[in-house]
Amino acid sequence: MSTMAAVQPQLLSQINERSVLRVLQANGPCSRAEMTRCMGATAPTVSKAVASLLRSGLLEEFDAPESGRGRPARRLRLATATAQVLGLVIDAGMCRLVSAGLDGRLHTANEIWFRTPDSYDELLQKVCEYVAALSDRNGVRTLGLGISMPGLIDSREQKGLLSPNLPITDGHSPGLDLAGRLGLETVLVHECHALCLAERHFGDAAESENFVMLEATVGLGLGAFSRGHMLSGSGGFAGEIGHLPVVADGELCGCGRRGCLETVASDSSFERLVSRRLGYRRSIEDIVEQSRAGEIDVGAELNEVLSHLAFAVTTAINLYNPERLYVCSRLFDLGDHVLSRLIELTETRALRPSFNGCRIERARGSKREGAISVIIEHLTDSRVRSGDRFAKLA
Amino acid sequence: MSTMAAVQPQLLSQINERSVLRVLQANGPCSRAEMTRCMGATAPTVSKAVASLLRSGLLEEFDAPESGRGRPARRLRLATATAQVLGLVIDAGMCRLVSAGLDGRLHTANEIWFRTPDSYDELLQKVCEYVAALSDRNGVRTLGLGISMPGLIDSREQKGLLSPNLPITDGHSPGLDLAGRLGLETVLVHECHALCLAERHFGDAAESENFVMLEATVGLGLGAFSRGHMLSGSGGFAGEIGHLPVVADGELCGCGRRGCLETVASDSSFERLVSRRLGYRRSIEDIVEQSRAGEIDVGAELNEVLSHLAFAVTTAINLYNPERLYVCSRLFDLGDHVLSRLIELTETRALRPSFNGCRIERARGSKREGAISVIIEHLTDSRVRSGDRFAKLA
DNA sequence: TTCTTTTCTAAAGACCATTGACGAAACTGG
DNA sequence: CCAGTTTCGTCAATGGTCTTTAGAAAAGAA
Repeated sequence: MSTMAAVQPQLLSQINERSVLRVLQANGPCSRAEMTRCMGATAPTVSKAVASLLRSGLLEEFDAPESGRGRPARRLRLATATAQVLGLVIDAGMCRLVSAGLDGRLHTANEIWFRTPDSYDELLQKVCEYVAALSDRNGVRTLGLGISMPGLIDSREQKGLLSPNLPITDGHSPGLDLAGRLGLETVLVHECHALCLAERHFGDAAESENFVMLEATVGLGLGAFSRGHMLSGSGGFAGEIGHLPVVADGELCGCGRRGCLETVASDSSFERLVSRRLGYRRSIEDIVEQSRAGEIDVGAELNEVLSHLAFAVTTAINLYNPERLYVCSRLFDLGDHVLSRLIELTETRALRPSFNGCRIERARGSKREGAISVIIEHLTDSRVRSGDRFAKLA
Repeated sequence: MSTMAAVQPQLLSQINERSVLRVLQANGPCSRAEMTRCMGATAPTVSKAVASLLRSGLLEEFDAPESGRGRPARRLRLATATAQVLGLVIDAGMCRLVSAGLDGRLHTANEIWFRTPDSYDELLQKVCEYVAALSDRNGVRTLGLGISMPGLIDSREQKGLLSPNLPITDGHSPGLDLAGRLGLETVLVHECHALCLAERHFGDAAESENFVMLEATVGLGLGAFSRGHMLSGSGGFAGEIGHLPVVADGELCGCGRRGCLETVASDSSFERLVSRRLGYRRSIEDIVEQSRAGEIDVGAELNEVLSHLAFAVTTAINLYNPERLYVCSRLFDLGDHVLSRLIELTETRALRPSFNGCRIERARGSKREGAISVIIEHLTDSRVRSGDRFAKLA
């Protein structure tokens, strides 16, 4: 018999604490009284929840001389002076580690870049070293570490499965390993899911409960947010749109198959197409620069990639029916017409009501912000132990 | 300022009541003591929750002479002798109305079939008439009505938007209209979503929290269940896989575009292909019969449809990463090899880890069961007012 | 100075779940 | 046949949570 978490009265306190955090995340700093009006709960309830959060260090009080009429409010905010979280972005080539306040604001001055080591052990060691460096600020507690990683990630075991561009993590669980070594709450997610959460925290997706992030950079992946949760699927592989087979006998993909969507609808594919025509290898940055300077014309290649990308967007819109869809790609650096062209192409493909209900925009978040968002989201939500689980078979 | 539902102590009672219902749905009838063991809550808590549910008529006690050792348990079950729900399936051609106990078991003897009327008003009238007939059993309360309908459905306004085969409902809200006329709790859902829920209630998907139903009959649609909820998207159009554009200049689709996936990967498309070759129109039933009798060979057409269907299955697996995927199609009536062939074709297309984590099976549920499941699900979940909503912007 | 307004805390009442104890009903065994 | 045992369900008491109501603190306005 699978036991069910017994519903205990303290569940209410937990929910209230989470509500306080959510309000602060959504609206920024405020006083207890504003919180009361905003949350619907009564003042004493808010005070208790706030007190508990202050004790655990997630909140802090600060003085903001405000010219009100009556007794001045003591304002509250997500801990920034007394606590921090860390975000780690593992990528092919470079890794980045950054700290941030619990409000998600990055301490960009503290950002550490380092070359991705050649072995997994070395990676762990480097990260531990840098984490120690960033954690060593007196009076500041480090509460957790969020990790963004490319490739396939088994979210249940927090394990990297397959990452053509970053093979050193295959079969390893950097989340668990680092949690063990560092003694920190650690969460590992796919970089698309991280980007998606970044958009929620930092972009204006905050209001939208239903949105999708489509990342078309090196590969092509997707993160979907629905009803207040990331859609992960049973193993954490949800959103792997990049490996839909769309071109018969197409290019070889990192997954071992041919003709995957990401071989024709990504920045890499654009790079490859242009490089092939020009006869030598160029980076997307170079291409953008030369194109903007009018030195080369990449219209044909752009059209080809955009048309496949529009299929990806269409798939996302038809299958997830989001309110907003963010696209992350360097192609937009080519000019504003790229996004409008993509929207035009999508309009002719997508199901009309779904298309009409969806705003397509360029993504604003970064992976660093995503990694930070992930751990903040985790810390916030883990305050509610088991709001929504139920018994299974006896 | 958008107000938030204040968290009140009675939320706990509501959660416990829902838990009781869930346990009964998952495990079948049991006594209070078994429930106590199964739920994790204590005996008095269970007793109170059960008492409340008995009062509201969702549960009933029954005597089952059981040879235990001590005091015999009074066993509980979801009300079947004292309450019922109704399920309405609106379809092109025929409609069906059936009653069922709250355990979901259909009263097949009471099933009513009727020709789909030619006007919306007539439809409403007929349904009211038949509902009255089915509700007129003394001692039995009718608690709700679930409706399954094809086409595009705006779940927020419970409105039918576009249904090529059933235009009379376009722009109308049969859910709201019938709720008003009948005074019943009413829920309207897309037939795919209904089928998906049917699989959860009646099939062995009960254990799986993450599964997808792919319906490839007249059209091609999909319902996804994730984390205990149907995935609906912002407008309720999630899962419209059938209108992905896959064939350039293909057949005209009901949505007005050409080359939609459902024009090549559905029972209808198979019918059309075979009919076209044979030179006259045949129904899928006829084709199946003649093929099984060895009178015609439909291997070529089957291969073509299956290959497109495999793309649909691949899309579902890659994007939703379900534990199970159910396919609903008449093609399987052609023989057992059809499913295995579909699985083979999918294996060469889908992302390997996602494919390995997913069992592909033939759907067992029916739309009637789906309509019933929908209303039961609604009645169960509506016992918890607002477990998981939080404040937005002030 | 005195009143008003606003903020935050404290005390009292209502609700819920848990613990522990008790009666009820059936079977076991002398 | 009757006491003992086992299991089931309910009752009363306790602790925790939220809400309502009342009160103290702080600053501006008259």
